[in-house]
Amino acid sequence: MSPSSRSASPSQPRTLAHPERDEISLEAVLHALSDPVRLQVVRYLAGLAEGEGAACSAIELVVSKSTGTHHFRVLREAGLISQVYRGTAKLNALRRADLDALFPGLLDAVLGADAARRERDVS
Amino acid sequence: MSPSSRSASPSQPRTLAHPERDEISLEAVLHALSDPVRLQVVRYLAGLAEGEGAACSAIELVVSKSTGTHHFRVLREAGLISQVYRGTAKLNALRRADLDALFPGLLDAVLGADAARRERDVS
DNA sequence: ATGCTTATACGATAAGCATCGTAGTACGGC
DNA sequence: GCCGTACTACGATGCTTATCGTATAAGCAT
Repeated sequence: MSPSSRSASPSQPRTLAHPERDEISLEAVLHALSDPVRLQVVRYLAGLAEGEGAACSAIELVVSKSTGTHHFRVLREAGLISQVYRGTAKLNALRRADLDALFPGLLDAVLGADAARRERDVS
Repeated sequence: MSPSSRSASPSQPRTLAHPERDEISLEAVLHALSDPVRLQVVRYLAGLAEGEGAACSAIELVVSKSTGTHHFRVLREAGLISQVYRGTAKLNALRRADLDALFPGLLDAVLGADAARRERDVS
């Protein structure tokens, strides 16, 4: 089969499938967040300015390149991040608006709890 | 087999291991919540009065008995619920105080999002 | 074109997990 | 004592996932 999901349109060179807002399920989101590597990615992206994105390589992960790609894909398919090709790089951004609309307070709670734990561990 | 395999501590007949508050990890909690059956249990227990518990059999799950036991165990070991033997039954209760202290807003966000989705699905 | 950077696809592997049935233990009542 | 209720432990099974290395494609610069 052709690379990814390029069904009929030949002019769309490299677009990736994202779930619509109402296709995002709570279970999938929680599962996506339950992995330390993916949590690290989300935490990083949450620290960026609104609408800004970061390349995959901008985040230093403790896993191999291909494993990193796998985790980015899980995050995208769960609806947590959006991925857009831009040149050779791929810009990842948190879908904060969608997540806040669907699960109000969830993202902040996860990020807040995580930040608090980090401070505790340092002390 | 030997009827009494309780040789060491005679005073505490049937107690189950629970993680301390500071042993509860965010990843484990999120993972425990990412299963629909376990989410159903948490939702049920959240509807009970503070400090009240429910027997395993009080919650009708769509899985077999032994699978249900497995899920209760996952929830307990992740620190989400407490389990105390009382007669032949086992009382399950949500560890709301611990969870709210560790991850403020998380539980409410999960339960609220879930309730909202349910209402949406009905309409 | 050649090469470099970035990220993906593919195939493989090992571990984890949800599920079940069956057998068994603990407790309370008869 | 004996039986029923409530839950558990064990072993099995099939699916999912996290991990990797290697090969490959797409874009940019020279």
